[in-house]
Amino acid sequence: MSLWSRTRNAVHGEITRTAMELFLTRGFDATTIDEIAAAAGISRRSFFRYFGTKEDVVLGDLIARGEEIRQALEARPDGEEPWTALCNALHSVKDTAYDDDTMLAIFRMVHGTPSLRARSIEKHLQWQALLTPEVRRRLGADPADPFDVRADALVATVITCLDVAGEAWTRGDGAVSLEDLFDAAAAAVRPPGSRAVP
Amino acid sequence: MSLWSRTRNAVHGEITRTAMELFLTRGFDATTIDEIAAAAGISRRSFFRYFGTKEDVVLGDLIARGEEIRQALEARPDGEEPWTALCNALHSVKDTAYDDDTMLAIFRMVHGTPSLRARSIEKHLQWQALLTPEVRRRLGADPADPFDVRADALVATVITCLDVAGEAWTRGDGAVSLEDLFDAAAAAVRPPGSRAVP
DNA sequence: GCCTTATTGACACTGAGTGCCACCCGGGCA
DNA sequence: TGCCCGGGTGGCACTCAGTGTCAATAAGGC
Repeated sequence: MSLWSRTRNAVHGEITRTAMELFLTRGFDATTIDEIAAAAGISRRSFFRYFGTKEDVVLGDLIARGEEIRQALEARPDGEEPWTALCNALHSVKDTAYDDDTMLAIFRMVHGTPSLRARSIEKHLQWQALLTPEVRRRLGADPADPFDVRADALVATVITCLDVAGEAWTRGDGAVSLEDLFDAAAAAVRPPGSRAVP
Repeated sequence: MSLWSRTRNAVHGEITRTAMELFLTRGFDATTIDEIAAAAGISRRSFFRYFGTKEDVVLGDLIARGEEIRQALEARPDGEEPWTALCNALHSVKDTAYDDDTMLAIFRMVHGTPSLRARSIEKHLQWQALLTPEVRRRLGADPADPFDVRADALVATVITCLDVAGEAWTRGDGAVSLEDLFDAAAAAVRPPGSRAVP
């Protein structure tokens, strides 16, 4: 890793820390980019050289997380059913950057701020695009057939279950683990013992 | 209906027509609110008295559509399985305001414009909040239990299937009907013959 | 020490959205 | 007829996100 990218990462991290602290105390909408820039000791213009939007400070690493999930999915054995493989892939990825309480606060902020919520869902749509090809392959579907929606439906549903679990997690103050809630959501959609389309 | 609400509806419709024509020819982002206001013969300020955001011109009636779906769901027989009832409720609601070609263009615009896409998903989240209570009732779930995610998962998944179908519909230029694509997506998630959790 | 290159900060600008206030128009009232 | 009153309207100014431009500057190679 070059000096250039090291300093860039350092600045990136510094902005993230500073901004997240402001967000969690004052609220997301009540924090302007000028305030973040001032607190981080950079210019407003430089902020936008590190983050495309204000939302990206909070949701920036969701893209990277999507890539991790893709790799986890491809690592699942070929014999596994697509649905099971997807669930397992999602299980294998955890967020380690924050402790549980901070995580809860962030989730609440994301769910309570429309612009953040929307961006978060956009990122999830990007996950779908990332995961669908592998599921198509496992289903033996024609990669180019626009009318074979099976893979898209499976991927979108699994991610939706994760969303539902996340919302229930915040509603319940984190008393039940995100993993358990996800499993419950997945089980409700596709009852265990149900069989795939031949 | 009073004179007041009639004139208000007329202005509302006039703005919608004018704006949609601009959107579909120039593109959504390339059309400013000043241009819409000028073309509709009102002031920029008045535009915001009829629509909260630019996106609402395109997606405004999605809230009403959600209410229709809720009523359709409540009209389904009590004995019907929640999943089936949801699918049937969604089937019973159609958009009649535009012809198929215009509908396709609008879909494409929504899917191709990030801000529109995000808002559209937000509206779908509102649908979820609208439909979940009835599904909870049908499942015999405690309305206040934050950890019973079954209803949320079912509702969110059905709407996700509609989203997937919509995207496939635009990708395939509308060659296969939205209804059929929705059925295919729903079938992929919950294979026919699968049984609900007891 | 000089030249090249990339990062930065400053400034200006667009465009969405909001608050404020004066204006106008129609209805009610004396 | 003249006055008042209330709601819709337009105009203005403002905030804030996001983008383009350009000069200054600092770092690295020669």
